[in-house]
Amino acid sequence: MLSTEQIIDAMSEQGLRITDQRKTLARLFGEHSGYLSAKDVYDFMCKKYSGLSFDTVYRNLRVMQELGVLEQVVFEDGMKFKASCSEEHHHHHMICLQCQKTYPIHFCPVNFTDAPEQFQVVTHKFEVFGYCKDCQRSTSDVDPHKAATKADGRR
Amino acid sequence: MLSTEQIIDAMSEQGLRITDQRKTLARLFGEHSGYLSAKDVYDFMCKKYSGLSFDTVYRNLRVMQELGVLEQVVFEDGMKFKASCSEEHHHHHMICLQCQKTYPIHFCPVNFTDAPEQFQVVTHKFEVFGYCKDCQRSTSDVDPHKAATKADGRR
DNA sequence: ATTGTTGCAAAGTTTTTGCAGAAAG
DNA sequence: CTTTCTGCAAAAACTTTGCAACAAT
Repeated sequence: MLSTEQIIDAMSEQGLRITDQRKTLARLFGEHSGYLSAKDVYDFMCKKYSGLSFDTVYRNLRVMQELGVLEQVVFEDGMKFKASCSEEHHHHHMICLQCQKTYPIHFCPVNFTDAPEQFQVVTHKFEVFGYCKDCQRSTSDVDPHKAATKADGRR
Repeated sequence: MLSTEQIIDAMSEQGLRITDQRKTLARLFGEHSGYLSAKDVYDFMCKKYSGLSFDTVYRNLRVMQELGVLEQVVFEDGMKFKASCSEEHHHHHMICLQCQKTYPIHFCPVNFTDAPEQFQVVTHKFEVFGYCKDCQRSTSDVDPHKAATKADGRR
């Protein structure tokens, strides 16, 4: 995963201005390996910058995503961000439902999958969700869709 | 995939009233195997029901999803719906980027994946995107993220 | 008749845009 | 000093809710 310095350097190289706010953003993502929603980021940043506006957070997240230092992933409960993986080879992720940290999976299922009826494969998504060793739960507590399905909690 | 009749029967059994609008919805999903956004559904329904309101479409989609006749999936460009699969055993999907139709994959990668560091697996997602035999494209036309990434088309 | 469904209006979310002042390089 | 960034305000896009009229059973 990209470090704080790598994030700042990449932004700087692209001609982006390194504001204090962006340094803090870089540090947040450089030191926190889990996924964060725009709101998570906003809440965190607000502690340091009282007059912070939501739209600046959005703009910076988008800029950083377009620049490639952040990865943007859509989950059932919304868009989330984390620092880009620095691993250069193709891999997938195990994602902790509790802390949102990711662990690499180097096995890729796409070649094991026999495409039916001349299906022309373009891309694929493979993600495993669960609890990492720091967030273990007893089986009885586990709701398979707790963090994965938006519709839950309603009804 | 559930047929129009199966959808209507399931709704009827649950005590839902079978209105003309819901019959049309059932037919739409029973006959169309691809994913549809709420807006797609609304646009389709508007052709037949001029005074249709968006919220009724939303309500019906949610009711049908909660009832289990529709599957709701979050894509990068938003929530989409299709009739539930009638296959009872676990499977994944190949999804056409053009017509959004799905084809079953019976191979499941989750057991091939060695969970690192005592990761307690709860659920997983595996989807293959590409073009089905009816929507073949020459390789040069293919943009791997065209339909899979919201951020594209911007910049 | 009873109970669920619809359209309307309105509000809640999340994300985006224009603009003028402020700050980085 | 030039160009980019920020906060503000406002809007756009998407989704949900309350309510009274209406329709299915």
